[in-house]
Amino acid sequence: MRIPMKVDYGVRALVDLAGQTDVHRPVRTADIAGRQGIPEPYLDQVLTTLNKFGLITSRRGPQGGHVLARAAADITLDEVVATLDGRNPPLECIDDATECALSGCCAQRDIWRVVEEAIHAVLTTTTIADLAQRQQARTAAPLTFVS
Amino acid sequence: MRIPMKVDYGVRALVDLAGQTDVHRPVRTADIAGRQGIPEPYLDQVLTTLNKFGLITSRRGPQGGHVLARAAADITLDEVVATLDGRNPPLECIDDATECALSGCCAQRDIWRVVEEAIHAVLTTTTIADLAQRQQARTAAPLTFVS
DNA sequence: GCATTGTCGACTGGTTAAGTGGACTTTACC
DNA sequence: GGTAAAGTCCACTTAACCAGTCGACAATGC
Repeated sequence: MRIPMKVDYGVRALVDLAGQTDVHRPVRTADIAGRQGIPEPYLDQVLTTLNKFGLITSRRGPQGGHVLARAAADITLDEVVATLDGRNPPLECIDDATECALSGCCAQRDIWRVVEEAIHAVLTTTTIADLAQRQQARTAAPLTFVS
Repeated sequence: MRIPMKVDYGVRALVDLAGQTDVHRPVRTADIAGRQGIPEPYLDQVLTTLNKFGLITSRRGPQGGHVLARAAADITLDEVVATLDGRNPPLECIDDATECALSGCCAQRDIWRVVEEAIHAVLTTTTIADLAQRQQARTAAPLTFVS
């Protein structure tokens, strides 16, 4: 029931990009990694995947880096999860009925599906722009919520 | 974002026990494994854990087996997950703020927490008895939902 | 052409899902 | 009562997967 690191890192990177003052100036992997506390070589892989699936566009060479491919408000968390976690259902049998011989008469399947949909509901209604906005509010007026 | 096999198997086993006509007659590991399509030696481990944490009581020897330790309506899915999956948060930083240096000003944390709570809500309101009941309805009037 | 930066693939260590074998406990049967 | 069989319990091993590292390669700009 864990969120894969890939996903956390990916979201963090996208929020970082969305929070940039000039959204069109490419940001280097190393900068994001430094700011967000992510192991750089690993973030590398994550960003490559995000580029391949069209969430960001990357340019090599000096002055290269990564840029959001679309408006931050157009990128939902659900899409990021799907891209980085390969649209894995929480359990095989949920999408693929042939996976489990008992699917036809299995009550669990319903429950896990309900759980999945609860997650889905949160993820589809949250965009990178939402997170970036929260983030900005957070850094402007820091720590008002901690016990 | 996957549900560990342990958890799925554990829930399945508990529902199996709850569905027994005589709830006090011990059920053997092999029987549950056979009915539910679970690798027997692995189910063995899972049941041992469930016994150790008081969700079932097990008896060795001939006529031995496993029995629900409490009423099925008293066992929530959440408890089963906590027992078998060791109360892992979906991400370290959610329970343990020291885990992440940026916790103080990190917007993701909120979202993952919302996701976690959505899951939690489903799991705490569902009991083994609920599932067993669904299951029974399912087997009585089979497959009305498949395309 | 050379430095800079992203891309790609191989490698390592830890965790999870299983399988294997043996110890221990209870029951039934003689 | 003693003994064999039926069960659970427990420790080790194997295979696959995930997180993270490293080094070679390719493209871009000066």
